[in-house]
Amino acid sequence: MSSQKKVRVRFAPSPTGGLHLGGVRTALFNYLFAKHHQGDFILRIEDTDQTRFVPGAEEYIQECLAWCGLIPDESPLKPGAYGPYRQSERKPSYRQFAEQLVADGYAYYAFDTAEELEEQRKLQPNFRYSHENRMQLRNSLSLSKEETEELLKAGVPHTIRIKMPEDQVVTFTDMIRGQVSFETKLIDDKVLLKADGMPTYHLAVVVDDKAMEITHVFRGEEWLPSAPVHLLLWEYLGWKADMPQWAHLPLILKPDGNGKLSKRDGDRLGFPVYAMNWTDPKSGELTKGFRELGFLPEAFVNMLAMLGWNDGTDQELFSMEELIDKFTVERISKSGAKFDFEKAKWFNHEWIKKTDDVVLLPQVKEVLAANGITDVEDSYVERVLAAVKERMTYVSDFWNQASFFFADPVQYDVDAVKPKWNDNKTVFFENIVKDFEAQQSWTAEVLEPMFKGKVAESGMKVGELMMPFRIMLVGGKFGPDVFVITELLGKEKVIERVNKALALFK
RNA sequence: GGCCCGUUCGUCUAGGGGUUAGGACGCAAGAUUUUCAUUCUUGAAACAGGGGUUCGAUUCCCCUACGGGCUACCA
Repeated sequence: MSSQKKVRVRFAPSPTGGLHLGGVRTALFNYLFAKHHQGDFILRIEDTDQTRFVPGAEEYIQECLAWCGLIPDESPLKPGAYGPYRQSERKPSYRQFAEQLVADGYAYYAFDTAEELEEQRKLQPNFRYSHENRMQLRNSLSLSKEETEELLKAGVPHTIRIKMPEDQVVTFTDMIRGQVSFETKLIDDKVLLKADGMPTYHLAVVVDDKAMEITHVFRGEEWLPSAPVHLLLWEYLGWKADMPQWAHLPLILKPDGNGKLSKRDGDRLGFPVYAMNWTDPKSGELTKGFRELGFLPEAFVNMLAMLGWNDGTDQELFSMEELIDKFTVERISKSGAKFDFEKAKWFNHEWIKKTDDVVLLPQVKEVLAANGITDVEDSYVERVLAAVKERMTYVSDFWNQASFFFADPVQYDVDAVKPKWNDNKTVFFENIVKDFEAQQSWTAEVLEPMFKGKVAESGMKVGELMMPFRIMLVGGKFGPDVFVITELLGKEKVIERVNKALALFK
């Protein structure tokens, strides 16, 4: 046990656009596992396919991770001893290993052009480049040694493909699924090195995971079918002893119907799929994110963690520290989970209630600023927040729940008051203004009995006057307790609003 | 089509050879709040089907069905 390696785990996103729920969750599970074992969490950028690389996406990914609190120990921004952390910058080493595989008889040069293969696929719908037909295709196995060298020397574009064995069974233990087996005869000869010299994912993961001394790999279930290729590569490269342990995470599915959750589903069903807003630099198209909608990162992370993991108890609210503390692979579920936006909203609501007003303050002030309110005291905002926070689902709800604390109502629900209005009410409110003016202490505890006492004196019922009073202060039938509002607004504002509204009602 | 993975309330899930199959979201009803929301209480709601194994399967095994993933010089 003393020879046990330090846990090193990586998240390897491809910078081809925004970071969706599945991506963040993969990062999260990697992070939780690493931190649970006091190991390293590494961010490696998987830009193997330069044609799909989107400018800005890498920076975006790092910002998303930072927002979620998933801080990498090593990354392009924070290099460690195993860099570089961008696949494109590691290009030279891939060819070397691919060539080594050819020399050792585990791979071969393939000179077939993309067009030729396209043609084959048209001819045979189930065409696979495999042991069944590789001798009929143009590669270093079917061609003579001399022919091959000739082509190579002439600089003819070529790929390097793995030579899958004809009759082997590859078996490995997935940390989540247990033993999984594949027959190599059913797997095609995957391209390892592309004609442009860049590796495919298959070669790149293996080479980089080895170079970066990765001990455990958490990735989406969509990678399970290619796991045997990776396993064979670890073996063929002579690194079998260093191979990481595998864990294939269940997928996050569409809430309706079936299939993997995609960016389109968010647009269609009206919820974000990305962690943060993402604007495609080519099309200028904006895809909304959870952050901008008003989600707390703690809620977002908590929600994602519960999609496919639980600690075996009824607890559902976890902080990052608790997640790290309690996370175990054994408790990751095997089946895919449909994403439920209603539950996501509930998590956010709970986290808003849970979070200290002081912590929420900066975000709340941002919401106010976005609505043109900048000149307010922190202490006042805090007191208002305390009054309305349990009514908020998103941080941005602060405005529609509390705008009347910062700006006079622009509209009054006159219809709710006018039909039942009479002179007695006018007199009551004219008098209450005077009483307010004379009022010394201004707290809800004092104001409520005072107001109700006056109502009793007038001979009317409390119910007749509460609603008009509320509408005078906030403009409509909503908001927290009337006397809490009265207290927070302050004497002057209350008198001003009552007078103003009275003119409208009588 | 082939291969691989999966299947407990509508959804996320707990459980596990004998249970009133538990919780949460959502839904419904009631209470509180002289508004709305919150909160509280209650309720409806599930072991895909068929074969085994067993005294006894929802739980273990097999088959089927269904769902999903992969089957690119994408990741």
